[in-house]
Amino acid sequence: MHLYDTKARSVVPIVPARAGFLSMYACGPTVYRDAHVGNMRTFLLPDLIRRAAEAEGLQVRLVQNITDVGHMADDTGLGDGGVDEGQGDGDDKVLAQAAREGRGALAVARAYEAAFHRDLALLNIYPADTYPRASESIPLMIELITTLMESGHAYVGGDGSVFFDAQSFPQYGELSGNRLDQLRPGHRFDGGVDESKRFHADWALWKKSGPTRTQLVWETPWGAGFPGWHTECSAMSLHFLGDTIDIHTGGIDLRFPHHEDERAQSNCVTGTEVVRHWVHGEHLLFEGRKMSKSTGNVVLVSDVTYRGFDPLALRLAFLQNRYRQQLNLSWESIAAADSTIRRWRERVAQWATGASAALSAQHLDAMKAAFADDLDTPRSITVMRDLEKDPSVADGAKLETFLAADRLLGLDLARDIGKAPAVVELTDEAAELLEQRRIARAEKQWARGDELRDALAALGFAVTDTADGQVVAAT
RNA sequence: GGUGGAGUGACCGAGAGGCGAGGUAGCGGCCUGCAAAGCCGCGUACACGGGUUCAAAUCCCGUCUCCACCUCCA
Repeated sequence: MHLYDTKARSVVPIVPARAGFLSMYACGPTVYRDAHVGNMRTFLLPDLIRRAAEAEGLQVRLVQNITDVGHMADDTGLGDGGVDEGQGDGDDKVLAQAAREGRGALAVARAYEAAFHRDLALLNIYPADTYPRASESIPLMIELITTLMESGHAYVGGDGSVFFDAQSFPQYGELSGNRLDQLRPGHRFDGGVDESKRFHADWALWKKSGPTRTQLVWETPWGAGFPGWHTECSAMSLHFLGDTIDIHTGGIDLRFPHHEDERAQSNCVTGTEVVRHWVHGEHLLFEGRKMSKSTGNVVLVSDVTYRGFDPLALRLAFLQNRYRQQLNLSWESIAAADSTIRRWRERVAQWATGASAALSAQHLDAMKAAFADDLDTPRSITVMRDLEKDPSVADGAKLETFLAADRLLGLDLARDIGKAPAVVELTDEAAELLEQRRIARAEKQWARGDELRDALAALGFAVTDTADGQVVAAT
């Protein structure tokens, strides 16, 4: 398998450190709201890598964190609850949402975490092996920070928070291409370099909390406080996967500063290059624009199902684009994917009724090769479309090939096999209209039949005519 | 100012010197009483200006535009 390695800036072969095993850490959600379809695209990335790796016989161990504390809406280190400010609790995303919802922070976090797992399941994304929560990994973080303090990579700043000394890690910037001397100090807030830091690019490993913060606070050797966002990923990834991690995934926006900082922390703690390959997924646009609350185009998985689309249509729409290219999603492209996936399931079910045959190794090999080639999923879809139409391949062979390919694609293509036509619960009124229509059609009273079809449609029943008579579906 | 990416037909998108990807929508046809579904067919596209070449969407030079990151973001 080959993947695009962000630090190497090229497609590189993926050779696990331990033969036969692939260890992977995926940056997970901050559980303060429902995940939108853009998040889902990012969460699909480790799933695709896992499937490609398993197709090559590797055993995969995936850890994905749940951020339920420490992810600040304002991560500058300003206004985050310095001891004398008496405010700042609202800056933590989870706490801010808890305040809006009027309930406890952990209750909010657990609710959105559960929603996250539901959304993953809807997209056929395999669960990770472990989902460590930041709030339950505080001792790991304290240990990590202690080590960094002892080795001189961290210091207590003017406000009592603990900062990482960016300049103590000479390789800082290799991942993102941002060099320390090119970073704009106080970029977001005019002149807003936090004076409690020694250097503007230093970041908080641990933040001292103010007196008003009553939730998500822990005692430490440096006083009461809460972890910085980057701290958790280093602590949890090192704890659960060890000093060598084959692949670390995340959205492209995390490349800097989150992953740059995480790399600095982890490498300074271990003295080695912990993550062997960083893999980042591009963002998607929705109808040409970045998804954002202000644009009003944030789309959730539930919005997709609400419109009657199969959530796996979303997965197919993602697969039709390369993971590291911006994808312009639209209702039209979701609809297109939805019709393809439905047709494929119908075909698969139909092929399953015929004579069996060995799968087409040629097509399956092409599929696997596409996945192994830096997750060239668009090409893999093309292979499937070609196979679908290839008159030289027997239906039974198409069936077997589609089923085998679906282990990579995850589109639930076997869903309709052997499925009886959906039984629709007719109301008495609808049953009566249907019977009248049957009689009208038998008597070739077409106008009357069309009227009845319209009447049934108004009741929510779609009637189509087949050689075997009327077929009803609920709409 | 630094960094990374992209411009292909109505829309989404592969491809990467000659041989019109594919899908969706649309249109025409077959089928159907009419629809629906399905099938067959149609659409001559590669940001712009130069250049190289027998041949450029693809290579070279230049220009323009868009998107993302540079301490909120998946």
